[in-house]
Amino acid sequence: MSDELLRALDQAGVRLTGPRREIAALIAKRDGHFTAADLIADASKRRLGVGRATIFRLLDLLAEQGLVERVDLPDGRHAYVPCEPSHHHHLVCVACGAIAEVEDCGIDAVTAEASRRSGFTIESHRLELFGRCPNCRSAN
Amino acid sequence: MSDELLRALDQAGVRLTGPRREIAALIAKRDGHFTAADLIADASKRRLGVGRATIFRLLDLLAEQGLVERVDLPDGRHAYVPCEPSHHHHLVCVACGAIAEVEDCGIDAVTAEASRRSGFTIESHRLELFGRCPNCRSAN
DNA sequence: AGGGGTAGTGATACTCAGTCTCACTATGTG
DNA sequence: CACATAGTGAGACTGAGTATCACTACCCCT
Repeated sequence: MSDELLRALDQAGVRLTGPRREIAALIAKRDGHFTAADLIADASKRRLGVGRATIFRLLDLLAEQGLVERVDLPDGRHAYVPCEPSHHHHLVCVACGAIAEVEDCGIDAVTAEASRRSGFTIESHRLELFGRCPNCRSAN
Repeated sequence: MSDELLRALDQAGVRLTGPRREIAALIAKRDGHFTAADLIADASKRRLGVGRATIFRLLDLLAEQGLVERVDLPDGRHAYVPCEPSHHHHLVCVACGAIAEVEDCGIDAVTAEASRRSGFTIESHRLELFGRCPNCRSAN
């Protein structure tokens, strides 16, 4: 499960070090979104000797490769989501934190319309959807 | 120009204090997005004796009333945008920081489609568009 | 108009995420 | 296997935002 991350890192031409393997394993073990603080807590709980800085550095690296994406939660906190490197958007379950990815589904029409109305040239966008996953919906 | 903000605060049932008037004036004077730090700098530059905490408190209050909205810039920083309380989205010029608002323009179809595919119930969403405003586009 | 309950305030200390620095370590290439 | 150098951990630092608390001034009530 963490193999994917490691393979991608290898291809990106960076070294496959011990700490990186361990952090990748921690990420793979989580499902849904997580914060940098979560990983730091995990790491210290297991007495892996990895430093805070290393975790932030790896997250940056993964984000650069598109293997992980930063999401801004509605409360303003920053979280990360492991994901495919293709363009897509995230659905975040506000109850349990589960994540689903949706491929581009008609957003281009929206950006084109916005561009037409405003005169802006649109270079990028960010769409985040918040709601309840099927489990949490039925549980409630 | 800051009258609007003040009127809305009055209606929200909070006191119209001196510091609030001054901060509202600072916000009205800015165009485009600004950060809390910008306001703090403005305030100290003019020797208004308003404290940092008061500025954050007012921004929270305005955000609650929908008079100002938090935007997450692509670089992860937080900014605020003065805006109408109705639902809409923002276009942010990455060159000069100008802001345009666009009313809902077909995004509902996108969320409906995402919901159908994922099984999530969608409660809210956030769409931010980044690009270049007409001025910056032609200047470049 | 004036008094008083209370929302609001400024100063300051604090927390917490994220960055920077630097001496040290370990990777993988040659 | 040696070595250049990417990567690392510790800890200092920064900057955004929050908490606390004694004090102030708004505005409601009469």
